[in-house]
Parts: sequence; structure tokens; C-alpha cells
Amino acid sequence: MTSAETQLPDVAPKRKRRTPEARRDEFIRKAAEFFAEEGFGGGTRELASKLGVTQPLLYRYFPSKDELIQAVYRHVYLDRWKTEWDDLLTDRSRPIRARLQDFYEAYTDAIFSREWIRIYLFSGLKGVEINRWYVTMVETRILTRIVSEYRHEAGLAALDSPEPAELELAWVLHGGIFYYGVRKYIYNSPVQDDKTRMIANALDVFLEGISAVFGTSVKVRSTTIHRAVDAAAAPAAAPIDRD
Amino acid sequence: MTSAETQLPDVAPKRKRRTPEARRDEFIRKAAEFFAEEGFGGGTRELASKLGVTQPLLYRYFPSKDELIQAVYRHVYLDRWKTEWDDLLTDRSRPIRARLQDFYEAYTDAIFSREWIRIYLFSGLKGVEINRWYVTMVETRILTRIVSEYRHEAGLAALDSPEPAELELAWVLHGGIFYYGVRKYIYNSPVQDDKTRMIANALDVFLEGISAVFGTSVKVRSTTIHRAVDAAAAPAAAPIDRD
DNA sequence: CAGTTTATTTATCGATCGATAAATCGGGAG
DNA sequence: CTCCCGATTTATCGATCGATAAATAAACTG
Repeated sequence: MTSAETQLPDVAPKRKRRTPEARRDEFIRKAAEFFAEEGFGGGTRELASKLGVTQPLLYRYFPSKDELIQAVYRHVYLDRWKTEWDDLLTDRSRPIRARLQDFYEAYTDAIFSREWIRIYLFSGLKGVEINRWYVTMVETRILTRIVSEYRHEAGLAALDSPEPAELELAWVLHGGIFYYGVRKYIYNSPVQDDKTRMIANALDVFLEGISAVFGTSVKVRSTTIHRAVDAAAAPAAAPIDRD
Repeated sequence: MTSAETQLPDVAPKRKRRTPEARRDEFIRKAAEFFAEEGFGGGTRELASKLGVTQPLLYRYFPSKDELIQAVYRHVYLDRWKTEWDDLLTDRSRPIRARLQDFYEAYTDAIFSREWIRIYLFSGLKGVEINRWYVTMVETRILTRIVSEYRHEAGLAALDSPEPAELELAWVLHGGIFYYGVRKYIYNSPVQDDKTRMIANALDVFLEGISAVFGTSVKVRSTTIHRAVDAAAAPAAAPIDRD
């Protein structure tokens, strides 16, 4: 309301009209928010009103609604993977426990949002190709590596490709962590707010469990393990025998 | 084509017209299949043609499309829980490992179908009340009991209500197993076909992991543990160092 | 068989959908 | 300031949606 309003020309004061590409990107970003809430059956008029424009304008930037949806897919799915994660998982100079903790914290920071998880599930239910591609990528870039790394840590033989049963175990871990996001952003269910601790406990149980099941010792940094579930393990009084 | 066609009056030969309730139930069952594939945005005309009738007939049995959907919800969600499962989980005359194995085999037999999982996720994305109710039920009837039971088995103090961190750990297990169904029926992804073995391995890792993390011994029937991942643990030759 | 009731279809309404064409607005260049 | 051109809006089309009313078909009753 002061003079600041009109006196903020910033760096590029002359250009009031943004470039078409920037405008298109803005549409895609808002469309991702919109379709995440409404599903891909959401109407183009409602989307346009959310953008503050009229509905036919969308067709200047996208030839059809489906092409807009494709652009939303690319925006949500692609370029979300940070290349440093690959090295993070396979850096054997660090203990596997720390690597997995760091990876899953970073990974869930990237995908745990209402927008991402909802669009991921909406597109999964539609059975679109990019969703199947992503599942394959998770398997090759994450789960296969987890199996290789804990096998190496445990002194077990390396495998050409992970045994189906072992891959399935890694999926249970991965799916369990992912489901935390589903509960939070799909079911709107109250979850333990400390995501870091959830990951830490899940990894502790997984690595200790793997180690015990294989009968060998996966050298786990166990310094934080007990501390992580400390409060949970604290003794309580009232016994509940049943129900 | 033989005389058998007209000569099969069965037990109730006189009634050619089925009771309206039976017809309504038939509509609900087919509607569940239909909405599971198309989502609840599927059209009533397409549904009617799947039923072999015309679209306005649906409105003789249901006042509106939404009421039909509500009926589908009830059909899918309710009466799916077998009461014997409650006793199964809390029967302390049996080892916890066997109880959990039996429960998750029976539970996944009940819910692992394309129809159930897809409608569950569709309704979850819509945020309907019955979905939130179901999540609460899972927490009270399954996860809280799992925590109580392994705490009892480990000689830990009973809790009025499970610690959030422990409940979260149980969610990781439960979600991990559930995600097997999501991968199979939503992503149409190839999964290890032996569901029983998947559950066995997940439970082994979970219980052994819990036991190690708590520093106490959750008496797990470990006779099947190594056998369960036996093939997976079999040594292989070619080492893969990276990627 | 005729008569009555119930199940089902035909025809149609108004609203909303994605998409197109034409008219209008508004910023940038000279 | 004026002209131009791209950005945006107005108007509208045909298809499809959920839903209703009236007509028709089919089954049960006496």
C-alpha cells in the first residue's frame, strides 16, 4: 500500500509480459496442484479459474487436456531424482546404515508431498506408462543397490541380480516407508511427526533383522539404534492383557 | 443346447424373476468391479451396458449415482473382517510368529484383489469417511495388538496404548506387506508369486529386528527363518562392485 | 385366460465437458 | 501516438453426463 508497491521494479522492470515458456511452466505447476487434488477428471474450467484465466486460454498453450496432463506427468516424475543419490547409496567408505538413512531422508524429502504422492497414485491407477517406468527405476536404482550393499556388508557373495525373495524384502522396507507418506498425504491420517526417527527405526529393524535372518553380522552402526526407539521402549505401568 | 438347458429347474424352479434385493446386490457387485476399473468417475451408461440393462434402470434401484457408490463402499469395506482374526492375533497359547503368519496370510487373502485394493485407493484419494474409519480400525484391531503381543513375548512392560514410535514401526511392516498388493494390482508390476514366503520373510526380518533393537529376545520360531530365504542366501559367483 | 403389478426401455431434459472460431484487449516498436 | 501482433476473452459447438417421465414388456395372481 506504500510507495514500495509501485517502486519494486526488481531486476527486470521493463518486461511486464512474461515469456510464453514461463507462462506455460506456471500453468503446468498450477495444473499439477489442481489435478493432485481433483484427479485427472477435474474440469478445465475449474483449473482455468484457479489460474485466474478463462478456459479456452489453456488451449493456446496445450493442444489438448491430455497433452497438459502429459506435461504434468513430466513435471512431477522427471528431474526429481538427484544424481548424487546413486553415489550416496553405493559409497562403501561409509557405513551402510548411515548411507541408507541419508538416502531415505533425502528421497522422502523429495517425494513426500501431497502433490507428488497423489499424482503418483492417480497415474498409477490409470496405468500410465511413466508410472510403470518409475517402479522399474526404483527397483534398479534403489532396491537392487540396497540388496547388493547389505550383502557386501555381511560378507555374502555378490549376485548378478538380486534374488526375487531378497528384492521382495527390500520392497517391504521401501513400501513400508512409502506408506508413511500415503497415510499422511492420502488418508490425511495423523502420523508420527518425526520422519527422521521413523526412517531410523525402520532401518534399524530391517538391518538387524536381515543380519539375524542371514545368520551373519551386517555391521550396523548400532549406536543410535536403542536411542531411536528409546521412548518407545520405556517401561510403562498398566498392563494390558488382551484387546 | 441339450435338454439339460431347460431341464435344470434347480431348487426353486418356479421363480424366474429374482427378488429385487438379489437384483440390487447383483448390481452392487458388478458396480464394484466396474468402479474398481474406471474409478468413480465412470459413467452410468457404461456401467449399465456392463450389466446388460439400460441406464435409467439403475435409478429404480438406487436414487442417485452417489448412493450406488455408497452401497459399493459398504460392499467392499464392511463384513470383510473375519471376527476370528481378533482371537487369532491375541491367542497367546501359540507362538507370535505363527500367529502373525496365519493372520497376514488370511488377511491378504481377503483384501489382495484388484477390486478391493483399487476401490480402497480410489476412495482414499476421494477422502471419504469410510476410508478413514478403516485406517483407524487397522490401527486398533491389528497394529496395536501386534505391538502388545511382541512386547508380551519379549517380556517388556505392557502399555496402555502403544508408543507412537512403535505403532509407526508396525505401520512400516503392515504398509510394506500391503504395498505388495499395490504393486501387483495397481502397478501391474511383476511380484514374487509366493505370497506366503513374502509374508514369512517380512515377519522374520521384523521380529528378529525388533528383538535385536530392543536388546531382548522376542521368542521367534526361527526354524523356518533360514529356510524361508534359503534360495536367496545361496551364494552366487559373479561379483558386482558398483552399479 | 384376463387383469394387475412390477421390471425394463424409450425419449428427453438441463448441466457440464473438452474444444474451436472469432472478437477484443493490451503491451511493445517505430 | 499509432499501429501491430500476440495474449486473452466471449460465444458457441457437439458430446456426454446424471437424472426424470412416460411408454412398453414381462411376470405374477386369481
